[in-house]
Amino acid sequence: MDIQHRILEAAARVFAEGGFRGATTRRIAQEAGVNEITLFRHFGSKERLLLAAIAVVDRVPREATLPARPRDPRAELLTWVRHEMDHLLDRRSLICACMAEISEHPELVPPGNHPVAAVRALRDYLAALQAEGIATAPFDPGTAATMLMGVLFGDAMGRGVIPDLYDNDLDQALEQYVELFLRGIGAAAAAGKRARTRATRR
Amino acid sequence: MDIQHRILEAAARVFAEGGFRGATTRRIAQEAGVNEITLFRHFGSKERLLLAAIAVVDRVPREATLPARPRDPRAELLTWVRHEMDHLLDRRSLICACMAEISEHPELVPPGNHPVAAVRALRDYLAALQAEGIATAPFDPGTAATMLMGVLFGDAMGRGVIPDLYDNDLDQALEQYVELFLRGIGAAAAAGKRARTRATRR
DNA sequence: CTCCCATGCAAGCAGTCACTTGCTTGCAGC
DNA sequence: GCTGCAAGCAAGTGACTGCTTGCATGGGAG
Repeated sequence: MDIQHRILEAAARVFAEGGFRGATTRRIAQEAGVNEITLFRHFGSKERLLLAAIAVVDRVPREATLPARPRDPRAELLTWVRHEMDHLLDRRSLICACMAEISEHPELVPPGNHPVAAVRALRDYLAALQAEGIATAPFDPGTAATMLMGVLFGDAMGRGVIPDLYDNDLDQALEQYVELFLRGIGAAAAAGKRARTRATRR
Repeated sequence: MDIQHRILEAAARVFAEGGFRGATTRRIAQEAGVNEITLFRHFGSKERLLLAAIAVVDRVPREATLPARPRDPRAELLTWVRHEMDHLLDRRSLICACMAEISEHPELVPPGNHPVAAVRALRDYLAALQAEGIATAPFDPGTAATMLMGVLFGDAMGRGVIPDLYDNDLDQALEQYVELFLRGIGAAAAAGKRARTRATRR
């Protein structure tokens, strides 16, 4: 395996755990199974190394995209939501570290990072739902997009950290999020109720 | 002003900016206008100091509470949402720091912290809405509560950091969140439409 | 006035930080 | 065999870390 790539991966991992200050060059080198000096020969400084590492992790192949012309909003949103949730969950600690570090090291956070792009894509999709008359309730696509994304974000950050608040199954929660959201934008009926909505009352 | 309180406030501020590692005893002392040694005389160690500081900031007088028996869901939820949003916004960096630090210093985060309590209160309120037949759509109160709280959380964390994603007015956004949420739980009609819902399409 | 207690100051402890220097090792291509 | 390059190793730089020691100072209580 490429030594440079191994270093970058280790750097991202260590940064996600400890932030900028916690990501010591010694730990990164140890994590990568590499001499500390090799880091500096490849990247010059700790800052440049972390910059490259985070950029690499953020640049991810996007798979599940929302279609330009909506057909089955419930199904399409659900698969998209599941995909975004996956992304958020396995980058949870990295995202936390970036958010905490953004005031002191704003250059570390990639400007057009993945979640931002996701909200934009969702906004366009919601606008299409509106334009095609599928979503009938009055709403602003941008606000609704940040809303749904916020739901996923909050769940991804909270679940696992505060388990007694999220005692439900993840996938069931996602289904309910989408269901409630569709009703909220007035697209529940048009979405084609392929499954009876099941609310798991405690 | 009490010197102890001044130290605690400074500690919380510095911790919010730089996390555990960034909150050096020298910086805290300087921020509090106090000799570094005074910190140790009062709190013994940096860890105990930060523990106390975060606990103090989290222990906040809660004002806007949700009524046990809902009357006007739209109005009640809106004032509650505004209050929680205020709380989240001016503790933004502290919350970020805590989330980033939770893996390495879990003892720093107060176990029954404010946002957690807020979700619980919201859940009870939503259950009451359901029990009284005001919210007619099928939904699980716990899931819906984490959903609405997640929306606020996401907005509070994102707005200001990614301004081009949140180009709308905060209060208008809150109104739309509540509106969409009420429709989602099937309580839009019963909520008494005191204001025409205005969707600001771009 | 005396005593006490909180605070400040100066200095220093051992440890860690990012980063550098000088030199050695291993390996690929010619 | 020679050259060149990537990587390792040992050692050290000055700066910063949490925390301690010894001593001075001030002001309120008795």
